[in-house]
Amino acid sequence: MPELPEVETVRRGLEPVLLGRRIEDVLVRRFDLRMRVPENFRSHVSGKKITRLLRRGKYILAVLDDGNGFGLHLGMSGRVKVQPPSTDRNTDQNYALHDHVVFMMEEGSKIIFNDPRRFGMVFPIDKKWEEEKPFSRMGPEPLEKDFSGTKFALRLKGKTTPIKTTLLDQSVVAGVGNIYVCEALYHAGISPLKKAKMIHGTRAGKLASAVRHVLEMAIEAGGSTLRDHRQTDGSEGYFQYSFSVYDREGQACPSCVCDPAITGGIRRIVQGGRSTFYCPRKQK
DNA sequence: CTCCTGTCCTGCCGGC
DNA sequence: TGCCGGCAGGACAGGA
Repeated sequence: MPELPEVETVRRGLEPVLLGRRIEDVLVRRFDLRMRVPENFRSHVSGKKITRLLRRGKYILAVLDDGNGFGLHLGMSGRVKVQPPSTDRNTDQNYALHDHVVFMMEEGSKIIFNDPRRFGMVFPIDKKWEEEKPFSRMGPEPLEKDFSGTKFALRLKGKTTPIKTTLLDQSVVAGVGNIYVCEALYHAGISPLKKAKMIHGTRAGKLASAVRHVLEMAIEAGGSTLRDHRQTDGSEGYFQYSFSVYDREGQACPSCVCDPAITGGIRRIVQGGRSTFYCPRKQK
């Protein structure tokens, strides 16, 4: 579920409870997440203070006062819950099903990573994290000032794959997933079936701003809650009420003058095994 | 190298 | 009501 806006929403919710705070201890209740939590994770973070809390693509990163840190990925169904200080002991009955990793903060609050499908990850990073594994290959941050149409077009150059699947590639742009790629293509008026290399010049600029705009609006709304996404206080995001095309098969798109009973409205197709929603009349 | 398919795991929803 | 298939926001490995 969680794409850039959901991850950013969670990161912002964690700032007040994590930033500048010390981690007293970590309880790993399940090690077998998407990537196995290493046995030494506890000693890697315990007793350290969090000096920076960042987001890169769909990852949340905490930098610790020794220069190392840890990363968090929510996978498809991950949530992060913030539990205020309490006298509860760390017994199983005080945890919910799928509460896999618990960060116990010095002042008593608990940060709980919960993930039913276990597609998420909690992993250690070191000082050179930017040069390593997923981050070294990751594309530009779409919300950075320098994310321009020209730089974007350069990444699309030569790609024969449809623009929809290309945008899901994290080495092209970081953080965009299945919902927001559909929404951004709609706002840019570009068909998801168009070959990526055909998007250049003005259209690349339009697509870059559409991606940025959709993500910014979604962050403002606290993300989209379809099933699992929650803000750290447990409340839902509400950008799903602003979807133009995603999950709206058969309905009219917002500015359409057509009658969906005749035209069929928003269409759902499958690309790369995943649903794509678009308006064939507004996206060419 | 690029591109495509299958797979990891659980929960939920719709159809029969 | 209950069971079963299909589908879900992601990302990687492996093969063509």
